[in-house]
Amino acid sequence: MNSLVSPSYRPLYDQIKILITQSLIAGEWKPGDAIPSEMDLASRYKVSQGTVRKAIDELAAENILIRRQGKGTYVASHTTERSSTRFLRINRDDGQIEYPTSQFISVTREKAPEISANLLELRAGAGIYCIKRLLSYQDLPQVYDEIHVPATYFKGLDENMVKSYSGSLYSFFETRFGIAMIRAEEHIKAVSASSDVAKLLNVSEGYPLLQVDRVAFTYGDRPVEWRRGLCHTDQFSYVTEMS
Amino acid sequence: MNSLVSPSYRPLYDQIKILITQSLIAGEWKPGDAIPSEMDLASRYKVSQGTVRKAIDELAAENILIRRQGKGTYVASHTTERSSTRFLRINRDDGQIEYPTSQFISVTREKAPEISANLLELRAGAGIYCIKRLLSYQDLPQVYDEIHVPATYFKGLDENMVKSYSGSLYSFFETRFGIAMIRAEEHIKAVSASSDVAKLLNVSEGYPLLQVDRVAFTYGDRPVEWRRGLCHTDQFSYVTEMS
DNA sequence: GAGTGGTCTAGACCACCCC
DNA sequence: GGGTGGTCTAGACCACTCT
Repeated sequence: MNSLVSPSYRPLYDQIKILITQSLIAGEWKPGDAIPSEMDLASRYKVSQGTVRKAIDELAAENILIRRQGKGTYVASHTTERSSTRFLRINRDDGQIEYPTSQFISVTREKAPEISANLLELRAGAGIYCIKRLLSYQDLPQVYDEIHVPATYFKGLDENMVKSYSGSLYSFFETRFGIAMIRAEEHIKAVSASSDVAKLLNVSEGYPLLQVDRVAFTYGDRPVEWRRGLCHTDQFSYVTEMS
Repeated sequence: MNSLVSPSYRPLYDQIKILITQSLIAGEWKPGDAIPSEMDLASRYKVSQGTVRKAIDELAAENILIRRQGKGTYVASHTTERSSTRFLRINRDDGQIEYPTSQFISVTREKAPEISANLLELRAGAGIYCIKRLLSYQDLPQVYDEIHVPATYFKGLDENMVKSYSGSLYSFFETRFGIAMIRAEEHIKAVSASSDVAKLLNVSEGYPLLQVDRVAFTYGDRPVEWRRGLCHTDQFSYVTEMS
């Protein structure tokens, strides 16, 4: 996480973490793959198994790797059932678990507006793709999303690609562009529905909505997605835990 | 966390975790105290230092214990500078860091309404204390909180006690009632300001506010506080991270 | 210098998965 | 049965804090 600070002393397992992360960045092991066994990595890096173990433990705690006893250690993927909901914090109040369906409104190429350019660390006016979509639960639209990704990392993205893919957006990014989201920061506000969004979500203009701004990061803490979600929260809540 | 499931096999370090937690529940070590050294605990529990270490590692990851190299391991406390802001997720948009001041409106004894009784696992109509307060940043009120705690655990709580204490509410609970908050779950919605709250927050009636419902837990995952916060989020955001 | 937590190693054995 | 991760141990040494 703090690869910028350079402590006077860096433990071995931390260096191993960096080496593993570099292999992930380089695509040596892709999401869903098994990485080599602890023993293999130990001899590769010329350290003891315990040291590799500690490095993997930390990466597993960050949800970058997934350990499965008796099988091996895998690169986390949004393609799996368990992970597909990892970043979805909107839940029904009645406790029922339900997956939303998405309906894409448009996919366009744009110049990055200031807000997303800054957060994605792009120069002003850099090319982005803008995805607009609606998430519905039981055919009732509840979330309107506007998603910005740098054009350079998502060359060739278009409406047909997105629409023909079944699965979560992050699983799509992973499969088609090799970009795995591993972490995100969200800033949440309450806002009034604009007339456009009110129509899409079937509420009256000015209705209070949850505005969820997200920046998502891939390996090496590189920001690669900005999005703004507007959520109708009458029967849904944004759920989070802290300790 | 999952003390309810009983796996066929329970590792030693997990049993040590439970023993340590029991000492925390029993008050053998209080928030701010140093617990015995790893070596001492190892001989007390008749296990190796490495096993105690793993147990403490996990409790430290849950922010229940705090390790300080060269000094010892301490029980986490909301009384310290670092921890006082642990559960405060509202931040200024301009990035400036500022601590809110609180103004108490009332402290009353009530019968628990259904919503908090259920979440605090109390019988309907059980006694609670209800604290109403306003959080201000630079003298501008931004959050209105209504806080419910079971009367049985907070015997004798009254307005004067609360008002005369300087420090965060959780540090007050810790110091005066020996109850340490270690974890919380929040459910967030966007709502319209009622006329009462609108006056307190100096916004117009119907203005969109962030409604943050929280249940906080003490050792052993016992729920001991329910609160509802209503936040004016024009210049503030609720910030969270996920991975 | 003494005491604490932090790292690293090596080896034994256990639980789990799959062939 | 063989391979994987998971636990537990014992010991050496390092980094940090305080006296």
